[in-house]
Amino acid sequence: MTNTASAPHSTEAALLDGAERLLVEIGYARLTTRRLAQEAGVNQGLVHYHFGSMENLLVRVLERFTGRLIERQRAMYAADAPFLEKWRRAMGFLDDDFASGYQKVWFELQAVAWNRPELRDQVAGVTDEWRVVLTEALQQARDEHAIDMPLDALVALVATFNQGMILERLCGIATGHRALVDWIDAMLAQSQLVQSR
Amino acid sequence: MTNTASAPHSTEAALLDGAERLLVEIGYARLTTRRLAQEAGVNQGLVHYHFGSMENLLVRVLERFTGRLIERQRAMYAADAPFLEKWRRAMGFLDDDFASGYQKVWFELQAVAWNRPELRDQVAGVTDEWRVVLTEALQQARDEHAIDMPLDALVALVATFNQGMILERLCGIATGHRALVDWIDAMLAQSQLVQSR
DNA sequence: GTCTATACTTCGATAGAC
DNA sequence: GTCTATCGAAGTATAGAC
Repeated sequence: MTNTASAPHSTEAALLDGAERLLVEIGYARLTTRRLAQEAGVNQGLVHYHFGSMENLLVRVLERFTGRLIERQRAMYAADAPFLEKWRRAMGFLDDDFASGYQKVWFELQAVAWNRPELRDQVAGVTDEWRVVLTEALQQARDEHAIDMPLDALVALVATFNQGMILERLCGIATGHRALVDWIDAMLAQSQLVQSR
Repeated sequence: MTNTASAPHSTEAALLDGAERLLVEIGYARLTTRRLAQEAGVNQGLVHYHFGSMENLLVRVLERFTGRLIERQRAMYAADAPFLEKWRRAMGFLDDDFASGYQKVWFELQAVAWNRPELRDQVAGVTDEWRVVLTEALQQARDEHAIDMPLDALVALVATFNQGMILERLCGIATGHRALVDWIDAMLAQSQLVQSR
């Protein structure tokens, strides 16, 4: 806060970035102050100077990350385009970008939250925010494709099977994923024709 | 192996049981040999005597647990009954038994596996076995309820949304879960009537 | 804000008596 | 197979010079 001269985000950001990389590489269980300092290229003592404790650092990582997460999801579904188009973009992304570790960070943070009540609430909050975004998108889909299903159930279905697919992929499983996505895609494309306009 | 006189499962089982309880209570990251020994009511040195290392102990926990997991899933879907009946039993179970921590153990073990290639393969193997069980059950469902969807896609959908629901519940989220399950249940019940016989 | 040095704790793992 | 005692490594966190 009294940060005057230094670069835009210098040390704190370097540590948060390093933490995310380490979450991807080794998981939260082996994330230590020493290793983090080395990864970020800063001194070990600075971790405590800036964050007080590892516990607190993880909270900050979660806060920063979830901000981006919502931002990204919102951007992905915000465009004024047919739902089918958004869907295809979102699913294409799921294949390519996966290696970036984006999802790994999120799941590691969730795993941390399973055992920390304070963090659980935050994760729950983010999931709710995501549901809001998803609800909007799926409302559109329901209209455009005449999907016969209560909106809340549809949202729950998409939210959960999406998470489930990511989870499986973290252990290298993708059995049937393509078949599923393709089937949904075909169904959407067809129902759009039927609906016509 | 040279276990001659001692009780049926004595120390090793006590440690494996204790490990599962601790996975539920505190998560794998804080599972230490000392704490485990205390939880199991045995001496700290015995952990290494019986398992060599914590790493190895986790492997054993995974092996024993996944054996039970498959057993349980198989039993749940094995009965010669209408799919709708199995479905309702399986979903009723999902509500009640959740507190037992059964799912928490499984997810903690998966989180461990995310960062250990050896364990990843084992988890992937178990997931595949589960898919076999699920495929059989859903083949029946497809017939009885005239579900218009490729079997592999259907299996992937059920497998992933199931996992996704559990994942969300680990952070206390259950938004839309009931609506989803109820909708599927109603759809199954209705399609059975339509199909009649 | 950053560095070095260090205090203190806890970890995994082993040795050796029983 | 079980216990006590302990080693060495690694962890968090702090104190104090710069």
